[in-house]
Amino acid sequence: MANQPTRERIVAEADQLFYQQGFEHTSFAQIAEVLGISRGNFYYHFKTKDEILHAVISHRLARTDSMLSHWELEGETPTDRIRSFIHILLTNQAKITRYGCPVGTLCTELGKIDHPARDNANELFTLFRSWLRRQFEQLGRHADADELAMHLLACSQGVATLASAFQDEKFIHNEVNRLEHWLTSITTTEQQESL
Amino acid sequence: MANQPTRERIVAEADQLFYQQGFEHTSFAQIAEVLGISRGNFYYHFKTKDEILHAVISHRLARTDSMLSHWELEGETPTDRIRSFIHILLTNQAKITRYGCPVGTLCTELGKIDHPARDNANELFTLFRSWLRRQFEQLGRHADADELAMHLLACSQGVATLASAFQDEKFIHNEVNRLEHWLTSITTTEQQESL
DNA sequence: GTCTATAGTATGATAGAC
DNA sequence: GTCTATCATACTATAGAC
Repeated sequence: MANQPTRERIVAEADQLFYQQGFEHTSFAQIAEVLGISRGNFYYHFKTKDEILHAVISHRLARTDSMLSHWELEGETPTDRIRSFIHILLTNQAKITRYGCPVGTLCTELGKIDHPARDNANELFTLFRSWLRRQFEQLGRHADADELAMHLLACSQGVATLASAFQDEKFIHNEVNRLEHWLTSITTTEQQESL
Repeated sequence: MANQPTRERIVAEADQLFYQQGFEHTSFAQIAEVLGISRGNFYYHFKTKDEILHAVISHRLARTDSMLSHWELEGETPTDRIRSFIHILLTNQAKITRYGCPVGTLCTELGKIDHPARDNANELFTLFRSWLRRQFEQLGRHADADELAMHLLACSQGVATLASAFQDEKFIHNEVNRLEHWLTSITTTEQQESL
């Protein structure tokens, strides 16, 4: 990262700190200190704090987009692909236990302070939502694909929130098992409506 | 509220503002302005901002405790009582859609800034968790009562987070229906394990 | 108990030298 | 592109008059 252009180093570091500490709690001074640059230099690359936030969100949107494309290529069936989504809870369990979900916590914070970038951040949710909806449609659940997508999103959000509050990684595993079982029951024709 | 002692008016107003805007984003000046008292007067009642936070959390703990006791008295069966919990999503749907869950958003914020009152706030979650666990035990689910309690807590958290992000009250209704159906499937002996 | 006045610090942001 | 000032503002918190 040391060889990257300063602008990208700022975005990368801000991305991390906004996740770990929240947007408002993270100051220019702190980002500058971590990167070893002066506060003044900062304003050459970004004129306001909101500009950095915007860059961070764009960065996350691009990363999420490519991750979803990757899952799309890798998973053979819609069920496999939805399972990829469920498994980020396991892949990122350590970070989630410490800091919660990067999408959910950012959207919640920006919503509370009524920040202009709120809608921008919500696009992250929409990206997952649309992708999941498409997978459920491919499973033949045309009528309730969006509802299923929202349900799965909500479950993973709740898991992240509680895992973080109780610092409990085992809870994540329990809930992932539940979700996988639920996914199987969705695929199977009988008892389709069991939650 | 105008006739209440100043200290209690401060706690009540801080409670609201911490919920609507977050703890860090809410300043003494703002609370004082809303109440029509001076900033100086403030420090007669509370020496630090953290003291107010502590008072607010205590206030919420007491209120939650009495709400749970009320549900305990009112609900005839454990299923009825668990349904009372699920229905706060409907009772508070307007506020939840605007500001999310008061418990979840506070715990998330305090966790991110590593605030000393974090554990204190988490007690709010524990209150619900223990109460729900007891209800599931009374349903005969001794082996997995705590797991069921955590699952239900997580679901409601996720619903609050997404309802707030997407400003979608209808989504709350969908998820409440799901949860009620799930609760019924828990009570019924067959298909107990369907999520 | 309530007020005014003020200290001290941190923040976001700017100006200008190099 | 990066730096060293510096500004203006907002905040938590204190001191002391009434």
